[in-house]
Order: sequence, then structure tokens, then C-alpha cells
Amino acid sequence: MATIGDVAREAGVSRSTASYALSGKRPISEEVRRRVLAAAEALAYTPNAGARALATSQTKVLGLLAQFHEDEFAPAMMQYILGVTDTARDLGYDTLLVTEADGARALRRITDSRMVDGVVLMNIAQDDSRLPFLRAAPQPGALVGLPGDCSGLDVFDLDFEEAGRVMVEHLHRLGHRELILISQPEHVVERGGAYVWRLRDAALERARQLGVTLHAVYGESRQPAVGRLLNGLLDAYPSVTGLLINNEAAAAALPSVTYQRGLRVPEDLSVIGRYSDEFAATFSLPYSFIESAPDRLGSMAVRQLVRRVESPVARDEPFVVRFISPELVSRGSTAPPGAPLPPPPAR
Amino acid sequence: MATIGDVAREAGVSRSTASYALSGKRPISEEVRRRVLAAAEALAYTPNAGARALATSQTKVLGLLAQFHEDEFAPAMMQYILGVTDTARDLGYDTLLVTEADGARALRRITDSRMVDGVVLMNIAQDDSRLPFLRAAPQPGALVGLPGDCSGLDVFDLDFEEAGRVMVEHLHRLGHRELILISQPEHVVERGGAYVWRLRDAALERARQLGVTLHAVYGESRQPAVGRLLNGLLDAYPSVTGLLINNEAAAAALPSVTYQRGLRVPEDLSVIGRYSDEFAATFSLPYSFIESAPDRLGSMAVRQLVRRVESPVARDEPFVVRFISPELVSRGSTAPPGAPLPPPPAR
DNA sequence: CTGAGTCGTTGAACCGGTTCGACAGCGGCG
DNA sequence: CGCCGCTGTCGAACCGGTTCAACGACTCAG
Repeated sequence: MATIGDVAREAGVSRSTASYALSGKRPISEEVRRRVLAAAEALAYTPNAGARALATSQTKVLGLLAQFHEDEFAPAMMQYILGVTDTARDLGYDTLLVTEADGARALRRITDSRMVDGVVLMNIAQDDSRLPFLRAAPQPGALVGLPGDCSGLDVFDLDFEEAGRVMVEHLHRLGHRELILISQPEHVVERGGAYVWRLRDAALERARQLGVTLHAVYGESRQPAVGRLLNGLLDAYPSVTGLLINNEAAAAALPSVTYQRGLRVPEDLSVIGRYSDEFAATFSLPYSFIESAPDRLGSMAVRQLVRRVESPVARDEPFVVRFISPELVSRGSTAPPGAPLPPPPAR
Repeated sequence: MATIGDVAREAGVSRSTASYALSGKRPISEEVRRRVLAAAEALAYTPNAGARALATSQTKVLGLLAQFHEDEFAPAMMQYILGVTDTARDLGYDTLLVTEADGARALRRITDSRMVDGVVLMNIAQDDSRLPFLRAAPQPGALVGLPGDCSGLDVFDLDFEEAGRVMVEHLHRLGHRELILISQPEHVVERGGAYVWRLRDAALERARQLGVTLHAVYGESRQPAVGRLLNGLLDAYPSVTGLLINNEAAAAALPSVTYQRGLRVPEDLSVIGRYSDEFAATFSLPYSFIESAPDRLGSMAVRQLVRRVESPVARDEPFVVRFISPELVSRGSTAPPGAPLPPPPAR
């Protein structure tokens, strides 16, 4: 493998000249630049990443710490990851994906050893054990998800509280007065998955203000448990006219449940979900939903991270906590309760 | 950040002694070893990855090249990735995840710059443009998926041909004589997704031998197209008694289709799928299926790769092409055609 | 008592880049 | 004509590890 020394020799110049010709950091005569470029081309020269990292203290690699809990819905994860890797690449960075169970140890390993220029953390818990290490690390970090304490960190998340309010308000405006909210499994809450109760508490609060009865329950993450749960709820609350779903598995399971029970959406039941566009398309979910925009969140986190990595001034800017405001994508799955039946749709 | 020089000074020894004390590559007196270890501990010393890579020509990082095509079913991908990252970590490696569209360029970038010690390639096409570069690279590589030309490469894949035969034989043995096979979308075939026609051709061949009529069609990867397709097929071939599904999206869509048509599985229709355990669990698919074992394949590829990376003798061993033999996991979704109805199951 | 062999330690070189300070050569100006 | 300043190039140092050859001290055999 050719080194910069080989290129320099081939071009008949010194190593430093070759370096400057390639980087353009100092003026180099047109003649010499051509010779160096030609030599580099001829020898298929590629700089050694380790050597460059050693010299510049920059690796051009970002760390991505993601954790996979079996009680979460794995397919939804992929979108976040792609949002990060694609944006990172656009900005000239590769991505080190770390899925180790012991996130704090993994974080220390990749930051202390200087393998990465910055880190994106996903699956943030309310009291996340990785955060003290991230704050202490020499590299900047960005979070996708809101922890209890955001100090010293850039944080990006969907505004789950507003999402909860939007869901309730939308159905209240249509005339609904009794709703069910299905959240993630209780395990997720116990582990500190704050987004669950952020949406839930805000929805309950708004329902109280509006005089809407809201049955808020924790769901399941798997079939067939989640199907049983849905049936059980519809049995238990026959007067409910609307369903709010903050649980991917429940959303995916709902169509067959409503079909089996002979319920029409939205004539007999209005439904609003909270998931990603991509998820909706994959499972063809026919529900209006609040877009959770995982790719956008991942992308925003990376952009901010790279800003801090690359600009000394950006490094000292105040930290940001940025919420994406929930956008309700209408798919026609909501209507006033007990509206007259429309003619059956053409098949 | 502490360097090995700091550790050496703190322990009152030379840099080389500190290095040997930490690595154990030369005998060091108990006394000195203790002092060095204590100093390293006190200074929270972690070796600089770039410097170590430069000195040893080993990065302890593996590359993982995965490509995401919008006409493939994204959720299935996650399992492969986890199989790779988890196994790599067990063996002491981190994973650089590269999802760049231009796979050949990405491969060259990470191998030429010596960012990785080895590479795992996924989404292998029949005539994969990355393979020439992988063969030419200084690092070893492993493939998850079977290309047209395996020379010079370690390859791991499910035995899709045997899978096709097993599916047909199983239903033939039960007495079925007319079946449908739903494969991936034709796009996947055009892009060189050999696993599609490997299963398909083998199934057709075995069906011919056994005198079974097999309607082999290409599917869709998304709802609602895939649902329409399923309905269309069941309309078009009313005498079919069994369904073979080599298409995750179709498998996920089938339950609601059979329900809507009032078909009982297996009484009216026998079904065999081909997907992963995890996938079946997530969607609670009630079908017998051939386990495609993505995590096992990823894990096998990494193990072989690391063997080659770490052992100079392994590097010269002959290359392997290893097929996982298809295992049919029974979920009771197959029965003789037109069998008498069992009593309705308890709800 | 001397020479060989062991053990533990060290200084120096090396991996392959980047970057700083110095300097040669040149044209322009006073 | 001498000096200044600019342009382009170079040598050397540095980043932080690993590893090799050498060497001093000590043991032990002859």
C-alpha cells in the first residue's frame, strides 16, 4: 500500500510538499501540484486513517449507541439508524454502530480511546447511566430522546407532550367524549422511557381540562398479547368512540382486530396513531397519525454534532433542546362519533 | 487525556516498560508491573486507538456493508445487523456500519484507508460490483448471501434451493397438488437477488418431478399492493390448496386477507413461510415456516472473518461456502387439503 | 574468579500522516 | 544596487503507541 512518502518520491518532492499539494493548505506551484496528484493517482494512494487520526486528532467517525430491548418494537429502530448513517456520510463521517448491552462501558471505550469524534445516543432513559460519561468525555455528544437532565447536552426529540394534547384535542373537537390511550408496555416505563409518560400525562391532563374521559393503559409489544389486549379493551369500554395509539405493535395489530369485530374506522371507531411515515407505509396502516420522524431526528442530531465537532466556536455555544412539533398526517380515520354510515367503499 | 508516557513517568519507568507491563508481552518484575498498573488506573489511561492502529496495523474494527433498497422489507434487516455487531463485540471488535448507496466506493474507502481489519458484506447480488474490490483488498472479507462467483471469498447463506424443495415436498406429502409460490418483487430479481430464483427454480423443479402444479409469482414489498396481489391470486386460482411465501411483506399481510375471505388455515389453505423466528414473533405469524436465521448467519460470517484476521495460518486456508440447511418450524398451518373441520378453537 | 546465560529494563526507531519554522529564489521598489 | 517581501519548498518535530537490539545486574557453573 502506497504511503505519502511513496507519492512524494514518485513526484520528486518532499513528504511535506506532497501533503500540502494534496490538502491545499499552502500554496503550491501548479506544476508540482500536477505531479503530486498524478503520482497519487498512479499509486492509488489513500491516506492511512490511523496515522491521520493520530496527527490531526480527528477520526472522521461518529459513534452511534443504540440499545435493543426485547420489549420494544425492533423494526422501528432501523429508521433512526439510517437517518444517522446517511446524514453522517453526507457530512463526511462514517458511523461506528455500538449495540452493546452495557452502554456506559461501550461509551467510555469508544470515547476514551478516541475512536470517534462525537457520539449520538439513542434509547435515552429518564436517568440514563451513560450521560455522566458523555458529559465527561472530550468529544461532544447528541441525544435522540429526552432525559431527565439535559444539562450540557444537545437533545432532539419529538414533542410527545404536544403530541398527546393534539391527539386528544383533535378527537374532542370532533365530538368524542370517551377515549382509550394505548401506550408502550409498562416495562418501557420502568426502564425510564420518558416519552411514554410524557405523551400519556399530557393527554390525561388535556382530557381532564376538556372534560373527556380518557382510559390510559399500558400495552404489549408483541403478538398475540397485544391483540388480546385490544380485544379486551374494546370489550371493557363499549362506549369508547376513539383510540389513541402510542405503541407500534398495537397499531400494526389493530386492523385485523377491528375487522374481526366488524368495526368500521372511522364510522364506529376513530383512530389516531403515533409512528413514522415509513412504518405506516410498510404496514399500510390506514390511520391518521402523528409523524414521529425518526430519520429527521437522527439527521438533526448528527448535523448539530458535526457542527460542534468541526467548529471551535460552535463547541462553546449554549446547548440546545429541540423538539419537533407533532404533525398530524390525516388518513381519514377520524370522524364525529356515531356519524351516519357512508356508502360502503368500492373494493 | 493520559498517554502511555504519562503512565510511565508516574510509575517511574520508561515508556517501553510501561507498554510491556500493560501488554504482558515480555516478563516484567511483579513490583514494576504493580506500579504501572496502578499508574494506569490512577490516570484513567486508555490507549489511543489511532496510535495503536498505526503501530500494530490492527484497528479492532470490522466493516459492515449493508444496502437498503426501498423495495425490500426493511424490518428484516435489523436481525442481520445485530447478529454481526453482537458477535463482533464478543470477539473484541467494533463495527463500522456503512449504508452508502455506492457500495463499491464505500468498500474501497474503508479498506484502502485501513479503517477496518475485515469486512462483512450483506445484500449480495448475483454479479456484485463490490466483489472485485473485496478480492483486491488487503483485508479479508465474508459474505452473507451467495453471489454468482464465490472464488476467493468466504460465503454464508441459507440453502434456499433446499428450502424450496422442502416446502414443496412437505405439502406434496400431505396430498396437495396445486400450490402458489409468492416470491419477492421482480425488482429484487433484476437487481441480482439470487436467493429469489434459487428458491423459486428449485421449487419449480421439484414440483415438476412430483407432478405438483406450482404457480410461481413475484410479489410486492408493500401494502396495499401486496394485499391486492394476494386477493388477486386467490381469485385467479380457486383450486389452489397451499401457499408458499418467500416474501416477508406478503407473509405479514396474509392473516388479514385470509380472515377477510373467510379462509381457515390450515383447513381451507395450507401455508408455509420463509422468514426469521424474530420476524414471526413480532408479527405473531401463525404459519409454519423455514427459519432463515439471520442472526446465525451474521454471527458465522463474523467468526470466520475474525479467524482469518487474527491467524496468519487461517488466512491461507481454502475459502468456504457454507449453507445453513433449512429447518421447518411447525406452527400447525399445514394439513391435508379438504380435511374435515376441527372444532373451533377456544378463544 | 571469570565467563556465560537470564532476567528485567531501556533508548531508539518506526508506523504514516500533518504542520511549523526556515529558507532559497525571485521580482519590485527605493 | 541593496533590501524587502512574497512564493514555493523542505527538513524536522510531533501525534501515541509498539517493538527491537542492547545493556546492566545478577546468578550460576566451571
